[in-house]
This record gives sequence, C-alpha cells and structure tokens, in this order.
Amino acid sequence: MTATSATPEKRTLADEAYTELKSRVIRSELVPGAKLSIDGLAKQLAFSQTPIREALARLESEGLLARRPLSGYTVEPLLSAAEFEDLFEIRMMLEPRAARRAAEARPAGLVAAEAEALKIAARTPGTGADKLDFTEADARFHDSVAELSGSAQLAKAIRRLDAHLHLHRAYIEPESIEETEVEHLAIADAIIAKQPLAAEEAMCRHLERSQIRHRAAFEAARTTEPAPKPKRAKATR
Amino acid sequence: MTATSATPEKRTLADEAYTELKSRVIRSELVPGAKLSIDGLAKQLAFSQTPIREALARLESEGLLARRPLSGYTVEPLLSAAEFEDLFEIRMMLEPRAARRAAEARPAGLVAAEAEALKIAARTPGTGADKLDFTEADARFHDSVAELSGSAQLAKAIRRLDAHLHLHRAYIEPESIEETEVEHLAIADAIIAKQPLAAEEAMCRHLERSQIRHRAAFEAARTTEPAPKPKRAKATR
DNA sequence: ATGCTCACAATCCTATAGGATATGTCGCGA
DNA sequence: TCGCGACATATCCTATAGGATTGTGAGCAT
Repeated sequence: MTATSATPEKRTLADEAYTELKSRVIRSELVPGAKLSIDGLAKQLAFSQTPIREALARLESEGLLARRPLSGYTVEPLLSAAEFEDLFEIRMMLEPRAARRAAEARPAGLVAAEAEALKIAARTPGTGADKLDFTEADARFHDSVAELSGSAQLAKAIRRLDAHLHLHRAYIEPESIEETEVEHLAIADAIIAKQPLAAEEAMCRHLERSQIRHRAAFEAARTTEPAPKPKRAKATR
Repeated sequence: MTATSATPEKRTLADEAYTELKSRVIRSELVPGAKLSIDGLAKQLAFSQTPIREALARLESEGLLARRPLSGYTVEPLLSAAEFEDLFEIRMMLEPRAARRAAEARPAGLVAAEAEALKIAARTPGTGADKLDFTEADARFHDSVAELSGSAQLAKAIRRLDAHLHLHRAYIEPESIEETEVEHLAIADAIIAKQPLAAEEAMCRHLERSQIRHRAAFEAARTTEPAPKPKRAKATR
C-alpha cells in the first residue's frame, strides 16, 4: 500500500487478486458499469472463489466497486466534472499542509537517507515508460511527502483520496511529464532545505498546475465516451 | 453507510457480520490487540466462514483491523496522543470548509425539508441515552453537514476519517452533551440562514471545544490502561 | 539451569460441490 | 399492447476436506 514498504511481506492469493483487479480498473480494462462475476473471475484467474470474494469486498470498501446484494459487483463510474474539481479542492487543503510539515523540524538523524529517497521519488520515468509508470511515480512522490509529514492520520487521509487512481482512469497527458518533474524537485528541495513555507507554496502551485493539466484530458475523456449505455454489460468471464 | 440512506436495502449475512463486528470494536468489547479467529467467530455468530471473511476484509481495509497473513486478524490499537491531535488538525482543515459550502447557495428547492432535518440532527439524545447513542448522534450531525456541502468527495473524505469511531473507542465525556447541542445548533442556524462565514466559524469553534473536551477523556483512557500486554491475547471464540 | 532442536497441535488458507434464493427474460393470455 | 407467471441464470451461503504455516511444549545437550 505504502510506497515505502520494504518488508517482503507474504502475499496471499487474496492479495494477488486484489492488486490484479485494482490494476484492471485503473487501466480501464474494466470500464465503469462493467459487471464482475465471482466465479467467472475465479476461473479466469485460476483460483477459487474465496480469495476473489475477499478482494472484491476490499475493493468495494475502497469505493472502486459497487455491490448490489443479490446481483453482483459492478465498476463505479468515473468522477464527474464537479467531483474532479472537488477532488483538487480537497487536495489543496491537505497536501500543502503535508509538505509544510515535512519541511518542519524532524529528528535530524536519518535525514540524509530520506533526502536521497525523496529526490529519487521526485524523478519521473524517462522515455519508453508506460503511462501507468508515470502515474505510479507521481503517486509515489505524493505519498512520500505525505509520509514525511510525520502525521500518520494526514498521510492516510491523503492516500484514501485515491487521487491518482481517479486521474489515471480518466487519462494522462504524457507531454507534461517534464513539467511535473521540475515541480516535484522544487517541492523536494524545499523540504530538504527545511523551508516550510516554500514547500507549502511549491506544493500549492504544483497542484494548481496539475489540475489544469489534467482538466483538459479529463474533459476530453468525458466528452468522447458519454456513457455508451450498454444495456447488457457483459460479465467478465 | 451514510446517515441519510433511506432505502431499505437488502442485508446479506456478510453485512450482518460487518456491522456486528464493527459495533464490537467501537464499544470496546473487542479491545486493541485482541485476536479474531475466523472459525471461532463463525461458530459464535452461527454462520459459516465466508461471510465472516468478507466482513473482516472490509474492516481491515477501513483500518480497524490488521491482518497478518498466516496468523489472523487483530484489533488495531487506539489512537496515540499525537494521532489524536493530528485527527483534529485534519478535521479543522475539512469540516469548517464543508460547513461553509453547506451555507453557500444551493438549489433553493428542498431547503425547508433539509433545514428541518438538520435541526433534528443537531439535537443530542436526552437523558436515559447510552453513551453510544450520543456518539452516533454527533456523527450523524457531522455527516449531515458534510453531505450538505454538496461535494461528495469532501463528504467521503470526512467520513473516512472515522473520527467518531476513534473518539468513542477512547471514551466520552457524558456531561458535555448539552454544550455539544448548543454548538451544533449554532452551526445549523448559520447554515440555514445561509451565512457561510458564520457557519465556518461556528464549526471551527465547535471542533476546538470538542477537541478540548475529548482530550481529557483521551488522556485518561491512555493512562489508565497502558497496554496490559497480555502475552496470550485470548481469541474470541 | 539454560539454550537449542524437533515434533505436535492449532489455525489459517485454499479448493470444491451443492442447495436455497432472487433477478431477469421469455412467452402466454387478456 | 399490456400485465402476469414460469423458466433459466447467477449469486449467495453452507459444508467439508486437505495443504501450509505458525507457535507451543517436550526432550536433549551443554
């Protein structure tokens, strides 16, 4: 879940199914409204129903899927235009504060390693990278800043917005990768230099520009596919 | 989930198990660190393992339980003092804004009904009510304000803080019920009167005072039971 | 007496089959 | 054309069995 997890944790089949299904939703292999059949997925992924059920339950509780009690799971729709704006409004409430707190006094011991890790996280994948790679790198950086805020609650709140998940479902502007990296580095530098106000300000500006960059792509995604209304959403067998 | 859901939705056994277990955690029948045995719970609740697993998966994804892959589920610890302060800091970022937006222009159609509902939600249970009733009433009011903000994203973010859940786990100051109601009514009046700044300010003050009220109880809870360290946490059979 | 190794029991995880119930569709009659 | 009832589908739930892993406790060596 966290980008900084270094433990080689044991992975159960339920975890496997969870990440696989989540990935499919994010990369739009499962479009909004699509129906998910439990034993269909079980056969397809080649393990039994139990781990599938657990994965679906988790995804539902995260808001990616909806469950209608005796009818099955379906994929939740994309963010509306209003929800998109709301999402960034909330990010503007939380993330600049996280950046500020990350730049404020912290135990000065492991700063060197942290600084290094942060600079690395700020980098975006170069040429030849997938769109998804870019989204994930961006998510990792924002997660890192949130973690460095020192507030587990704040980090959790930011993570649960699932901002990058929603953004990638809508689309990505690949030509903005370099801009993003510049802005990330500005934030990272301010944090490392322990300049709280500069970090807060840099995060603010980054979010504003990111919102503008994504808005275009988002509008495009909404208008090009205005809900084809398939009356029989084919179950993913 | 939402306090305003009026649909008589169908409830599966998994839902049943979910609410039952969540209730047990909130009312501290299941203390932090307690171990949850799957087939123990299945026998106790008298249905099979599958719905139990689904309920546990959901609770884990919400952060109430922790899962160690081949060892079972355990109840997550209470908020630490720092996390308690962080939680209120985040609430201060989100909830006053929600109150402001709720007071801003909304479609003027259903205002009468909404205003009535909000005033009702602002009331706290009178004498003879359980502590849990008070917590739930408080949660309902804050949820109502969040919903009235018109931003589904903001409402979701606030809801996912699970603020009242954490507070009730720690304890409640029953003598502060009247103060709470007064403050709630001030917020509700400002919203109904469409005074955004007043509503924001009232929510701010309410949160500040609420933080003070709960802090005492919270400190007490933390000091009176400083983790008894039971080396064999008894599984709830 | 202390520390280490091994075996046992408990528990979790997975897999599979089958019954009960609700949904959605199709066809029939008014 | 519209409403009603039966069928097929799909889901939810149950039950059970076997493989895998963790943690405990006994036994032995030092």
